[in-house]
Amino acid sequence: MGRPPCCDKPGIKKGPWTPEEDLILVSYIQEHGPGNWRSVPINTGLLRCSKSCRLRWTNYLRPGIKRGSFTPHEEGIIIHLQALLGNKWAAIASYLPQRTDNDIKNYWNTHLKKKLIKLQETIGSHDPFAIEAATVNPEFAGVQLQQQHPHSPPPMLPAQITSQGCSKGG
DNA sequence: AAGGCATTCAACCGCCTAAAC
DNA sequence: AGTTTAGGCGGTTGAATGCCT
Repeated sequence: MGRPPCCDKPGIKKGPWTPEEDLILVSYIQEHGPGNWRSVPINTGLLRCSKSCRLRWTNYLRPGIKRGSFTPHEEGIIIHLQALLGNKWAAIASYLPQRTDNDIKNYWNTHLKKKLIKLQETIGSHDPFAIEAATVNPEFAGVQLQQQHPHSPPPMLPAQITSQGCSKGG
């Protein structure tokens, strides 16, 4: 036998969370801390799967989450990291602590994808670093049209990015 | 003002990996 | 060492909302 069963009770509730459920979840986590998600629905009486609790906390209730539109700088970081790491949203989110992986993923799929396609057409390049530069600096697109760099700069490590511009100290 | 279409975002699903037994 | 499960992640979906005709 391995670990005890999880989340197998019938009547698991799905769909949007109510403010009451949020309150229960937040209160419980404030008291016990995040982790051991299996115990959350058991101890709180929430009719939610442990996964659902974790997701709700991680993506919405967790303190310090910044909501609202992304800044051009954040966009640039996301584009850069996406070029480096691919669709590793959790890894990308780790460089933007105020944003969740789900948020970044949604933003990428709804905004940046389209933006990139347009930029690729505008600057005539599929180079992700040129596109990133054009995103942060719209004027760069015009420069690209004139210069058409023979090769793009070497990829910047995420640590470099954070040290350069992500030091929004709270 | 109403209906239809497009967009956004919260949440679910399924898969993978690490951990517990 | 093998089996089983929890936790984590990325992809996808569907309801809500806004915009256009």
